[in-house]
Amino acid sequence: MRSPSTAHDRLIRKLESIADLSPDDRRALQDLSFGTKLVLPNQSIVQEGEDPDQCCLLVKGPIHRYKLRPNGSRQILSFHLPGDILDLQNLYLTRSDHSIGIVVPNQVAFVPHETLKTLADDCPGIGVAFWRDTLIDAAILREWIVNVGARSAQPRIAHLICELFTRLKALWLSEEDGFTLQLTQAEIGEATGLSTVHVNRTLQDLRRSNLIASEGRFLRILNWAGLQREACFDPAYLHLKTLEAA
Amino acid sequence: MRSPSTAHDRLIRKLESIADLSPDDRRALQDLSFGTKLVLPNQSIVQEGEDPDQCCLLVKGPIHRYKLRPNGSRQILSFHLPGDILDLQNLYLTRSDHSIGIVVPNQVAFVPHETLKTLADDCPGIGVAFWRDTLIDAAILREWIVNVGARSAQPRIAHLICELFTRLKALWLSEEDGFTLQLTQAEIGEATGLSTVHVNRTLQDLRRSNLIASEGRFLRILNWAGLQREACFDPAYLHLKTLEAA
DNA sequence: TGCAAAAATTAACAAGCGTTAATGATGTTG
DNA sequence: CAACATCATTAACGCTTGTTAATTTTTGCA
Repeated sequence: MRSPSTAHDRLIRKLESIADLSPDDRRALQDLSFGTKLVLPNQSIVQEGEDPDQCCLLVKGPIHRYKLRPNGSRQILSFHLPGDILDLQNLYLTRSDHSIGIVVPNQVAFVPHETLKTLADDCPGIGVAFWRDTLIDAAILREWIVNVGARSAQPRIAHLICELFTRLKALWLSEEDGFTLQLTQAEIGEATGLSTVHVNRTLQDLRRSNLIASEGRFLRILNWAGLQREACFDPAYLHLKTLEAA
Repeated sequence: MRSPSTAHDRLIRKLESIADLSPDDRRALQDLSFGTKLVLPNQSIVQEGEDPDQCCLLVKGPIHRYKLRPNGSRQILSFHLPGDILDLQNLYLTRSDHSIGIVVPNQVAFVPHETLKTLADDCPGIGVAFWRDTLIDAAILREWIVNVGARSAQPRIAHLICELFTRLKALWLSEEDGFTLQLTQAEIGEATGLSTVHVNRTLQDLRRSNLIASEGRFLRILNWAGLQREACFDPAYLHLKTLEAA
């Protein structure tokens, strides 16, 4: 499973992971013309794509959404992976209520709003895919609430790992038995609402249980069934097409 | 401030709280014809409105979305108030990943999907309002994540109160200095990820601090500025029109 | 009005997790 | 390759919150 190389491939792969595309839909997406731009850590995507008539499409590298609290702490709200459309919400909401964080060099593409709207109108399959994407975003947020609100440390971190692995796999961006986790333990803490120290303790527990293994940045999953059980992970909320048969 | 009496009024009030409606938009909404139905606690709205071609509109009484966990505990994900469209997501996602809870007798209306789509197409203001509603739903979920993930018990419960009061007020469904809280302490715990006992302790703290007072089901807000400060509540994420001036 | 059920409250105790701070490991840059 | 910064790890301690269970109060209903 090698990762797709072009921006178009990634967008198509993303949309196909959640909806059915007809050959016409795929062709229309392939014919879409846009320029890509490299964004470095600590740069702002919004500033880069300041043209308010353009949508921003994530091509390479994960980003996360977060809120900064008055006391200085951060809460990470979600992760976004290649193929995701980043600012659909800026289309209809004026003020942004959160920030976007970039940790590794990212590649983004900019597409005019009008182009996307025309695309959605002309290709019903694409329009449905956009709607599904938005609604799945919300479904992921709901599961995130369960994670930080109801699970104890070990299943909580296990669940985060399960979600990332499953989503990456659907995009063909993971290895068979693991993936490169682009997160420090401090960031895992900000995503799960746990302190850095406790994240460390908990990861060690997961390793001692032979559920996962760390090899540098690579996170190997030693016991996928066991990890899912520990996390109470049910991928249904991701509404992935590959899971619909199951 | 008395609550509006008809389903049409409530829907219009809801949409006007988040978007600008033209006189034509309002007329079109007034002319919308639909039947309403009473739903009692522990009944399922989805079963009631089993026609998959119809959308369900909440007319009276709050509902909440929740997930049931394998160990039997519940996590409440969000509250919905009169005027909200409940199953936009069933329009595009086949399987529901959560349940809807009804605690007090509700009144709901059913509108065919086609009608809503036509309405959105013919009246651009209404189409924008539907999109904004969906995106604001997600924004509320994000703030909910911050609440359960990052805030300690007292600000956490204070924040829930602030959100409900602000949203009810925007719909003209609150009193000037408080509102009827249709929640038991156990439910507040399920919404905030706290145990019932600790919810009780924390509510007493808030009362001792003279921020709120309980009078039966009525929750009186004694110090609105202080409560917001305690909760670190910034209503911007609700994207309410009434707040845009501020 | 009176009874039963649900909800709120209190107490005692346990434990999971946060905090602080120091040390070791890893990676990065000139 | 050395110096530095970032990140992972460990330890000690305490506090917030959970758990269990009993009691009181309120609510709802006959």
